[in-house]
Amino acid sequence: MVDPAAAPRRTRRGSGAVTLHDVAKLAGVAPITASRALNTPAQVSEEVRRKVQDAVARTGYVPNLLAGGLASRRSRLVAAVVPTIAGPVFQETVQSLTEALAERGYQLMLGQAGYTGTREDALLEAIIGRRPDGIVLTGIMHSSEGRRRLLASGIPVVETWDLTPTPIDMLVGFSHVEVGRRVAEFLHARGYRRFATVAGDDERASRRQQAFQAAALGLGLQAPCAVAVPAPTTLRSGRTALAELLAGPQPIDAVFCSSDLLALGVLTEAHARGLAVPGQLAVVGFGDLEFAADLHPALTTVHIKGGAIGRQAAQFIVDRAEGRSVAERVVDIGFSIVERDSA
Amino acid sequence: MVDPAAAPRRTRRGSGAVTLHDVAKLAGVAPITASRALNTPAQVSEEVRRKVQDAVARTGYVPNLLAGGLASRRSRLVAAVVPTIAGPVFQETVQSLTEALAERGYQLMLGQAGYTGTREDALLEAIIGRRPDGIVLTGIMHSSEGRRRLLASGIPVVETWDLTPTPIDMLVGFSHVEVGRRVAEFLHARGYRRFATVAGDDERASRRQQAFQAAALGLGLQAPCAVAVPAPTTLRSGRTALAELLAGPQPIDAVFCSSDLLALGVLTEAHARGLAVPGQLAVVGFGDLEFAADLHPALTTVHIKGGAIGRQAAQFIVDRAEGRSVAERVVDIGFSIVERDSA
DNA sequence: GGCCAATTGGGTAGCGCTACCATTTGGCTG
DNA sequence: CAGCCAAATGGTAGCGCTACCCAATTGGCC
Repeated sequence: MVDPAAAPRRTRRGSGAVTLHDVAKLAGVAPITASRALNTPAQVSEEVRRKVQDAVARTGYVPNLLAGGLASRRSRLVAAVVPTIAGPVFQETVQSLTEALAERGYQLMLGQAGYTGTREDALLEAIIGRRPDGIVLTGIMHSSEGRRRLLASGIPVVETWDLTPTPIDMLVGFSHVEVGRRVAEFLHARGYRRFATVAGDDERASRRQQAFQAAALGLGLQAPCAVAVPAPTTLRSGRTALAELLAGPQPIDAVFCSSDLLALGVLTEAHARGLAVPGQLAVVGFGDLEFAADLHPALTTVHIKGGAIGRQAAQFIVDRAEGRSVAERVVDIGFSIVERDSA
Repeated sequence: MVDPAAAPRRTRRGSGAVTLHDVAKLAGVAPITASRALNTPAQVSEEVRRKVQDAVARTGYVPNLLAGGLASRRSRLVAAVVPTIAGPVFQETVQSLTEALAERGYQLMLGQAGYTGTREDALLEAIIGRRPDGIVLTGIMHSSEGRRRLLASGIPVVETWDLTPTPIDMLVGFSHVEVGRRVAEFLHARGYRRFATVAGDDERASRRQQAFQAAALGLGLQAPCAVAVPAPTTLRSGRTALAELLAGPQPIDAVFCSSDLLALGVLTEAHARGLAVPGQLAVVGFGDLEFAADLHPALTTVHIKGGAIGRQAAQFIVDRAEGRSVAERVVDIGFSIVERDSA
């Protein structure tokens, strides 16, 4: 078929970068052997290993993971989807996820979905197109179109920071309903009776807020005043929300905020107005951000083990990627109410 | 060479995923034509375009960007290196970078270097191995080994949040020395005379602090007391730092903090001690985080256009990736002092 | 000595896509 | 109507790597 005498067709120029072939040639072994020396060193002799490593050092070879991923169907890439990278809530999770994955040789790719979910489709396309070894979602995937695509892609998926009876694949989170209920009980036990809430208008915060409200009613209290603020929440919206509550008809003695940042805003506004916390107003946050313990007064809040969520998610994905099957696909990581000075 | 009668060698099984070939077959065109219909639609006829898009929709085809990247040497992936994703300082930059890139069809991959730089090497390897179309560094690359590797990789690099006469490639940032000097002048102009600093022990913060110190001396003031706190900075370290300053021998009337979070800590401690701000103590932060304007008192701080940095970095990289040469490789984005109530 | 298994290294053929060139088609010029 | 050009489509050959199979060598055992 091929005429050896034909003028050699001008070949596609390589990038000029060092390839495994160059390394192999320099080391005096076959390319595949060089590959083994780097990826499964146990399979080659001591001498080959040394020669190859030497050649790598001398050439400055950096393996092309695109090519490797294409050939092996293992990209060693994990995608995480967060509503926004600016929110401090998921930071600990993302950080521990990054670290846990890096330790095992995986890299994290971060995508922002936005709270609205409009870009979600394009984002999924971009993510699936890179054939990551796993996808971590903060929150659960609600759009059925999105669920379908993820399922169809065959990529392991971990949903986090929530609990649902119908996860796409794997899940590590906690119950927001339970959080709302427990905070209401906590405040009630402390003797507060006139509840209010300040909640960002994202789905999970609303669920906490509603459960809080339901529990308050169940405890025989009047319905808490509820102020909704746009997500992502800010210190400013906390301040204005408290102003709004104080201007309202119902007197209040306790506020449950859907984030620590909102709680800081409420604290700030209270301070600016000379309102004593917790004397005249109790404040409970959510998230237990790093600064919460050091505020004045120290913030009582709901602690979520964000780091544990990230580590568990990494474990799930790596297990799957390396062919171990995951027996228990749903982990409820729980939460705790940290009692400090503000309530 | 090849014996056509030989039993067909068992072929490597495909992933089962839909490929461009499947789409092409369904559309009744050659694979390469299908590729063009998707990537350079202007090159094919209306009819082919429609048939291919139809086939894509029916099969749920998602292009394999690994394969595409390998073949075209364009990964449409950009890597960003941050000290830690937990720090709020670079968030705006990373966010706008993500968005600006996403708009143009690029995806961001995030890597954490840590403030210490120990993992830097492994991180660079992981990044370069994926052949991104660009690398954005927050801060400048100091290790000469790192500089060498980046240079050798031939990948466009943007250093940010700093200024240096010797950038690796492109740069968008501002002068930390100038910041320190201008803040000192600002406080002096406001009538403060007894300066102190609280600075995280990272390189850029130290540079600001030293310039501040030098300027104070230049203005005929005594050397400011300097408290160093570990990076990343926290509210807590701000509180303890102020406690330390107040316990020291020198009376102080103004504190320049290396981050808004530290400033919030100083504010909190001052509040806890009943110290009036700015009456008894002026406080200046750095970063102008979102909450700064809404603190009580509103925080006077240094504003950096983090979003602009991210967008410019994206522009740099996309220009390079698409073959446009970048004329002006260094952009000084500047900064401004936002005068509010705390100083 | 002969047989078998274990160890080590190599060859071949893709992974799914696009660059590069070749070919076909249709319209236009002179 | 030959000749030419541009537009549209196709074919081929990789991009750099690894899965899969096989060959060669070695060593142990009967």
